[in-house]
Order: sequence, then structure tokens, then C-alpha cells
Amino acid sequence: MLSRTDDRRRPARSSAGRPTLKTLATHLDLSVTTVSRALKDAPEVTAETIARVKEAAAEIGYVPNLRGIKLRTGRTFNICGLLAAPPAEAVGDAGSLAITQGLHDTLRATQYSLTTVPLVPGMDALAEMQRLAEAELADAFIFDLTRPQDERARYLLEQGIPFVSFGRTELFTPHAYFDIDNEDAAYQATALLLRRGHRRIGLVDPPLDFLYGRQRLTGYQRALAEAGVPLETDIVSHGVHDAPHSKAVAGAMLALPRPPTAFACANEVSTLGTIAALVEAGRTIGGGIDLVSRDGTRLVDFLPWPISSCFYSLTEVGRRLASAALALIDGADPADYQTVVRADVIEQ
Amino acid sequence: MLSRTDDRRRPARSSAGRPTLKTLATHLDLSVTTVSRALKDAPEVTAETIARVKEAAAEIGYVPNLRGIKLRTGRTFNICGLLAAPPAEAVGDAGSLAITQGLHDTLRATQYSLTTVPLVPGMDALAEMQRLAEAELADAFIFDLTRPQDERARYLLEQGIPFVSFGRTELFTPHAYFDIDNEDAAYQATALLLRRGHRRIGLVDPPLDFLYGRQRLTGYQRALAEAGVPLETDIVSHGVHDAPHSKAVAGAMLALPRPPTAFACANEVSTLGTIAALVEAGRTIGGGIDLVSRDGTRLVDFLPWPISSCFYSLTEVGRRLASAALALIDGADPADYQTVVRADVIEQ
DNA sequence: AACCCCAATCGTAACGTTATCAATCGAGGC
DNA sequence: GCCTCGATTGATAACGTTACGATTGGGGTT
Repeated sequence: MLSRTDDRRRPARSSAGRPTLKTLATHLDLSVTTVSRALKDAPEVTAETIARVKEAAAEIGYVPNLRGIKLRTGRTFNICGLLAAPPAEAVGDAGSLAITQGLHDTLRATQYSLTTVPLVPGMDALAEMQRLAEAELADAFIFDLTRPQDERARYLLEQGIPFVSFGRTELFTPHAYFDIDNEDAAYQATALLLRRGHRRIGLVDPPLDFLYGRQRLTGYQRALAEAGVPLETDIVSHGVHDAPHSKAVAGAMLALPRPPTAFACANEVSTLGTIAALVEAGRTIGGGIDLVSRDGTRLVDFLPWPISSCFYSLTEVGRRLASAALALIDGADPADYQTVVRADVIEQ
Repeated sequence: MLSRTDDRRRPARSSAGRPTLKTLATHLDLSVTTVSRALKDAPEVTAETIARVKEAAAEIGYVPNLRGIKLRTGRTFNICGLLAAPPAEAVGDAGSLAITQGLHDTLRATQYSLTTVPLVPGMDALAEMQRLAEAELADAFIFDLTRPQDERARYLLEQGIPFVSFGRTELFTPHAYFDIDNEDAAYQATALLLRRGHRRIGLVDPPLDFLYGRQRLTGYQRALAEAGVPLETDIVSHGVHDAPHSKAVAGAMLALPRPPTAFACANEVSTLGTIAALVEAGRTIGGGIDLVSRDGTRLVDFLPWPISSCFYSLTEVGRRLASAALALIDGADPADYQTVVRADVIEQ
């Protein structure tokens, strides 16, 4: 165990001579206990002493040693984010990067650091999470791509470990989440296409294993129903959501006797795949084809055609997720951190 | 200080009752010291005792408490990666995601965890690094997008903190790096286009502030020189490498009296921008235009046109960077970890 | 037999923090 | 004047690990 820790190693750098509570205590002729208490405004310490201690602390530049606190309290001061990432060299949804940025935005001002693990499709997300939880590497977890009966959420609930999911679940026990209103996004996208006169609207969506997929399907159906357009299952797809697969299903739809005249895509990757299929079929957007994407980056601005989209800032998602995680660590009630926001429709 | 750590907090979860060295020691009727030593194969302990201790450790499921080790040794068991990421909601190079995956591939089997900070263009990379270093949050750093006189590298060298950069520098003191042969990549790309008969080849590249940019320029020039084609500076650009800017410079080149008939692009983002410019100008690849990209994902496979590229797996880059970092932490000589690899040309 | 040395093990003290209980002191009540 | 009480402060013991000097016992030397 600890296999790579033996043999010669450079001497412990820095940290030597950094002031500690003891430094402060002898300096002020107080006990370490009192200093420790004063720094966290404990009620038993005189206001005057508190002021004196804090002043001295600021002066000599005392900064608490996290390692000491960690050992003593059992906390980690780390938050762990397990976020879906595209497989190895594939092109894919870089959303987790924007989310990670947001997480850091919030955590930068705190003592917490962040460990982000990119979860590529083949990986065992639960096992990865258990590994980290059992090694006690995080005070809270954050993850995305929830399933109705999400086993990761269930695991963390069982263990009593705080977490916030990006996406809801159908679990009975309430837990903290932040989510985009996917049903609304799909509804808006479909409604937009219907307004433009389309009646055959292809849906290129993720598997129904993900709650995200189910919610979108509901929104799609609702928009069709309101417009009195029947649901036609030959142009509704729920497959693996990577670019090659999306290209394949969109290609298959385009080869139908009555191909779709528009597409609603679940995310940037399915959009890329769908466009690839359109190009291969010799169709272009504008030439009777419309496409709406749901996304978190402005990728569509750099694709050769105008594509409308439902947009919500993933950086903001990250910020909100991290704030919620911090609150939970501080003992907040998960039920107070359940948020659903609507995406903005950007019409083109 | 430690502002959010006071008030009520849930009781320390788990870890209660986890076996420690003391558990093992009393169990085996040995001293804590001996057990500790036995577990790391210290020479002073009998082979027999070592075996006995290890067996017992395995049996009762002892796993060393990192927090204790951290406090005692001053180490962090954390590696910090500062990797360039696209700005907020912009479309951009998700390469850091693939690199992060690779880092985890290597670190998963160790006791180390990883903190990755996405560095968006506006951020003060040095300040961010100093913050992390001063908080003693990492045993080693990893970063990319090096500059010739990279101030981050210089800072870490001064502090004696181990690090590996993705990209070389021109600093005098040797340090560990892993790099792709950018000069060769640009050379290969340019040579490929020259072989296809192009004589006006636009270069859409990053600023020369980055060593990466300089190396590419050298390769580009070398290929032109070998073919006896003069360098024409009106079609060589070194600007901010994001998609909008790349689109602008490629657009400007296309508006020249004698526009380029081919482009060599530094990365995926400049490729996207260049394509956007081509579309806007009503030109298509294949119609007398060729484009070569240097990339780490297979994005080009999902763009509407065949695009050749120089490819090197960024996941592999991540793996190599992490291995080097671990070696440095264990006291290896940085000079032994200086690697340059060639990208593979994928012709289309 | 007294000596020393080496191999193996142990005890103690740290690393920096917090929790718990003990000590001090002045004020107030009897 | 004695006792009690509240308000402050302090001493001690942990959290789990490793570094260091001390201790033990057996074998070899003189």
C-alpha cells in the first residue's frame, strides 16, 4: 500500500515557518484554544480579545492549515464533480467544461477545491463515485445526466453524503438538484417549427433511460397535440446521443418515403450528427429544412446554417450547483435546493 | 477566516470505526511504529513481521488515512492541472477535457486526486496558480499553452514545485514537458497542400506569444522554402485563436485580390472559424479549396467537408503528463521527462 | 565474564487543529 | 465572610500518521 511513497524524496518544501495557532498564541500570550476560538467568533471569547487576535492574525499573515483541520474534523474541503464527457477522441459535448468553469467561479472564493472526473460513456459511474466516496475524497458530490431511478443518487442518499444533481430524478427521497426545463425546451423547439409550417418534425434525442429524454418527449408530444398534429413514431428517435449515432438516425429518417422537413435536436452533438446526415443527403437548411438545437455553447453560430436554439448558460449551471453543494455541506435542507429554470429560445 | 465553517453541521459521517494503525498494532501486539514501517517495507523490520502485518492489514481491510499522512508529511496527494478552456459560452477547443480524462486514467490507480482548473482567456493564469500553490493545494502542477518565457513555469521553478508543461519553453533551467512536434505538424500540413498543387496557402494560427505558434510558423516556412514558394505575409495570421477571430482573418484573406486556395489551421477552433468564413464567402472545400487542421478530437469527421488533419491523442497526452508528474513528485530528474512526439497525418 | 555491536522493536513527540473538561476570577446573594 | 454562579481562559487529549532516540536481546569479541 502507498506503493509510490517510499524511497528518497525531496525535503518538504515551503510551509516551513508559516505561522500557526501556536505562533499566534505565544505572540499574544494567550492559549492556542482561545486563539482558535477567537478566530471563529466563538461566544465565550471577549469581543476585545477577538479583535486583538484577529488583528494579530492579519498582521503576521496567519492562514489556517487545512490539513490540520481536515485531520481533526474529518472533512475534506473538496467537492467532487462527475460530469459526462465525450468518449476519448470523439467529438462531443464539451458542456462539462463550461459547468466546471462555473463550479470554480463559486468555489474560488472559498476554502474548497474541486475534483472533476470526466465520465465517458463506457465508464461505471457508480463505481467511480464509490471509489471516491470510500476514499473520503469529497464533502459533497455533483453529477449530471440523471436517470429516473438514479443509482448514484440512491447510493449517496443511503450514505448520507451531500450531493446536487444536474437533472432531476424520480426517487422518493427529496434531494438537491438544479435542472433546465427540458420539457419546455422541447416544447418551445417543436412549437417554433410548427409555427413555421412544418408537420413532419424529426426528434433526435437521447435514450429514455435519462429523465432528460423523457421530459423532452413529453414536451414534443404536447406541442404536437396542441397543434393537432399526430405523433409519428418513425421520426422519433431515442438512441445513444453521440454524433455518429445521431447522424445514422437522422440519415434513416431522411431516407423515408416522407422524410421530415425539420428536426428538433436534444443537444449539440445530435445537431452535429444531424447536419452531417443532411449534408450527406444533399439537403440544406433553409431549403425547406429547419433545425432547432438545445445547447449550452454557441456552437450553432459557427455552423454553416442558421439554427435556432434553446440556450441556457452552463457556466451559470455550474455556479448554482456549487452554491447548492456548499449550502448542503453547511447543513442546509436539500428540499430547499431544488431548482428548475427555463432555457431561452434564440430564433434564427 | 474559514467563514463558512462555524455553526451547526451534520456529524462527521463514516470513517468512524475504520481500522487505523493503532487498531492493527493492538491486534498484532506490535507497536504502531513497527506496523507503520512494516507496511512500507522498511529495512529494519523482519521479513516475517512484514508478512504478518500485511496479512492482517489485508484481512481487516486497513486503508491508510490520507489526512493523517497529509498532516504529518506536508504532502497533499493532489495534482493540479490548469488547462486552457474556451471562454464562457463560446464554442471552443474542448481539448482540455480529453487531457483531463488521460490524467485521471493515470491517477486512478494511485492515491492522488486531481484538481483541474479551466483557464479561460481573460483569466490571470499566474495568479490562479499562485493561489493554489500558496494554499499548498498540490504536490505538482500541470499546465498547457506555454509561452517562450513562461511566467508560470518560472514561478514554479523558483518555488521548487514540481510541474510538467504541455508544451516547451525557452527557459534556461530545464523542466519536465510533454509536447507535440508542432513544427513538424505545420510542415506536414503545408507540404501536403503543396503536393496538391496549392501555392497560396493561408495560415490561421495562434499568436506568436505562444511557443506553439512560433514552432508552427517555422514548419510552415520550411515547407514553403523546400518547395521554392515565397512566403507571403498577407495570408499568414497570428491572432487570438478563437472561432470568431479565425473567421474574421480567414474572411479577410478570402477577400484579397488573390485569395488563398488552401488553409492550414492550427487547431479545431480556427478550423471552425475558417469554415464559417468559407461558407460566408460562398466557397466550398473540394471546389479548389483544401484545408488541413491540427487536432485532438475527430471533429473534422463531422464537418460537411473532407478535411485532412494532423492528429495526436490528447488522452494520451494527459496520461503522459500525469505519469511524469508522479515521477517528479517521487524525486525524478525533470531532465528525464522531456518528450516531444509527432502527430499523425490523416489525409482526406 | 565483561564488553560491544547490531538487529529488531518500542515509546515519545511531533504535524495543526478542535472538543472537552478544568481552572480562574470577580460579582452577587445569603 | 462564605458560597455560588457566570464569564473567560487554559490544559489536555485527541484525530492518524511518521521521525527520532531509546530499549531490548542475542551473538561475537576480548
